[in-house]
Amino acid sequence: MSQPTMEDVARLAGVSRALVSLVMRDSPKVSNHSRTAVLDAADQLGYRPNLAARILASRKTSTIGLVLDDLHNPFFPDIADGVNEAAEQSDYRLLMNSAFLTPASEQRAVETFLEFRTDGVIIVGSRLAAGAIETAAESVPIVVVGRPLRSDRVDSVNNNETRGARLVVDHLVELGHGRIAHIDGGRGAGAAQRRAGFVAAMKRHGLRPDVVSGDFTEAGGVAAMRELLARRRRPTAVFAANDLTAVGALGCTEDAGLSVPDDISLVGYDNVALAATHHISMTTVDQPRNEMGRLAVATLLERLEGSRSSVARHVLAPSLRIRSTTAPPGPAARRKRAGTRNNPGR
Amino acid sequence: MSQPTMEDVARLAGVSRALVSLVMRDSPKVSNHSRTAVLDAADQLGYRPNLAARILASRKTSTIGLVLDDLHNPFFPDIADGVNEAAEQSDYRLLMNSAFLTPASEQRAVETFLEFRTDGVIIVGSRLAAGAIETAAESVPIVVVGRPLRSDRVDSVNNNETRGARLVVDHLVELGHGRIAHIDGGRGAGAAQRRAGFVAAMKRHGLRPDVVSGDFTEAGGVAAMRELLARRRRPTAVFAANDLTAVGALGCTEDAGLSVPDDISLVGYDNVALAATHHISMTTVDQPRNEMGRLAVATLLERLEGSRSSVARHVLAPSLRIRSTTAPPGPAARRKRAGTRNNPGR
DNA sequence: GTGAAAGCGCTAACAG
DNA sequence: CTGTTAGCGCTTTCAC
Repeated sequence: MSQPTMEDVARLAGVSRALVSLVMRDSPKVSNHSRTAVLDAADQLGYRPNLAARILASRKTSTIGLVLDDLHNPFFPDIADGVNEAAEQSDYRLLMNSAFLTPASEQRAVETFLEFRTDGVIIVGSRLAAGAIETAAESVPIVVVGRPLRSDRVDSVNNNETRGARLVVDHLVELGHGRIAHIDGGRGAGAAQRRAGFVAAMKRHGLRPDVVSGDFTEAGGVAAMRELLARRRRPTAVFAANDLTAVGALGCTEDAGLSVPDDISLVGYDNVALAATHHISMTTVDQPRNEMGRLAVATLLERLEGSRSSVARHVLAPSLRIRSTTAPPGPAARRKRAGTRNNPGR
Repeated sequence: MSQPTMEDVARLAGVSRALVSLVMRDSPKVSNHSRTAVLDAADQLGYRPNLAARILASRKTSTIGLVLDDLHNPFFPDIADGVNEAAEQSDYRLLMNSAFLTPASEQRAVETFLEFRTDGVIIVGSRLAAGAIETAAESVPIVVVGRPLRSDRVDSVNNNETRGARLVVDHLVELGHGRIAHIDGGRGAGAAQRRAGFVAAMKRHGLRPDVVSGDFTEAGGVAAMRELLARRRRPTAVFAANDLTAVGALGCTEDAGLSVPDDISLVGYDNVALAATHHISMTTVDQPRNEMGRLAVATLLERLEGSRSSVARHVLAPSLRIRSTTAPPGPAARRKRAGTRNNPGR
């Protein structure tokens, strides 16, 4: 498995090593003749440039590192798609890592990229302390996505959490709900802001904000919902911190023999594909994930090209998607709706 | 952003560069005194070893590259979890890449790892031609997961596709189904084997195998199901090549005003978390994904440590999970079941 | 234990 | 266009 080097290629092609280097970086100042000679030789040998050597000599990696909090949450792959598209267009190599939902694992992932000296790092849904991010940002440009950060040195791309939460509460209140609970995202990225947005919106309506803890996972949604259903006075509507949590809550509710939205209305956040399926048809808040991914790359590139040195804090507008998990509360509504809905069965 | 080097650390600590190197690799032959001196200096400078230089000099990366076909299919994150756990335990760094469902993108991902000279590469759900994989395997040990490969040089970890497909067909036939269609996985990994298994099992029962094409995605499931529903004689049961496809088919069926399993039975493959939710409750075939991930790493390590030079072809046993999307065919069954099921609504 | 010296495979000026 | 010459930052003998 010992690999051929430039030297080998040069010898076989009968040229100098420097020429091979030029060809590998497709420099324009190489004659067609020598180019094909070199390429042929490389091909014959199965030569592949050694990235480590290349990076070491050129002091740049042309690589951006992407850290995703949780691969099981479709939100992250959606962002990754956007990042990938943009990176590809700008000739940057992409390397990914999952944070597997823990700060320790996330720190390790970031550390790996720092050691690699990737040109930039994009962290999606970071659970790291702001200080840790800022420290890392001292050695490499970092863009944080989906985690509001009030740093004046680290760029970020977010949706307006406050606005999103308010859209949800307003919708629910408009339907006539008063007892609304929020299953939050715990220590997850953006959870604090979403929670604060919920609390503020509730107060605006003169309602008592009711928050139970979750963790942005389906299992967390199940547990939190179980808690809510066990109460003497159940909420009539529940706003889950993300779609995954909402799906968990949905299953739990139905397991308990209750129906959504007839007995309880349910709202998620993110608008992942799952929420849009006929079967789930979840009312939720949309974040423009693909765009956020692309924007993260663009923001990073501005830093890399030095075209901007001030902080960029992009805040995109979320939008409410009303589907079938929200309805007016109370038995009256249930009766009224009974005739008009087609029931999937199962 | 210019980073400190070993030289800087050595100077600050008042020792030689070699000593710093030893400390960074926690060699036992360093006095406690100099060790702390070096560590302090490194800390103070924010020093981080340069991986490229390290790799270049040591000729090993202690890194394994993981290529996943499609992040949107929970099957892949599930495998990644297993890989991550095992890699962590063996002190290997993990770097991931998505193939974004296309061979070209997958090839690029693999190429990146080859250039990095990662110690090994695990490809999950490969869409590459067997030849391409074998070629790559000449420069680095590769383990292919979820893609049966009859190479005698590349290790692989799979579930028994033939067996899995047969479990499905047998179950359906036992329920009384005769017109069973298979929405296949197109050119996706393992699709051919799953399809062949379906065809063989159908023939064993003296039934006519009916195959329409899909692509392992939800959208593909919708399209294929639409085609099936448009026929004069609809199948009474559908076996989708994976859960994602099945979920698409499910939504499409219900959009058409039909009910699962009363009008059509549906079976998936993979047993991803989504299939197990109360709401979907899909009959499917389980693959031990976490175990497959761990096994892939173990298989790779055997190669890296030279404890095995022959090919390893692990084939794990799939198992059927009967849930709520399968039932006997026909209106009689429907009537009989009507009274006994609780209907989730929505 | 510690230091000196020789590369790892490549890029990047710089002459020719 | 082509060849020469220095390193990039680290590991790795090998003496001391």
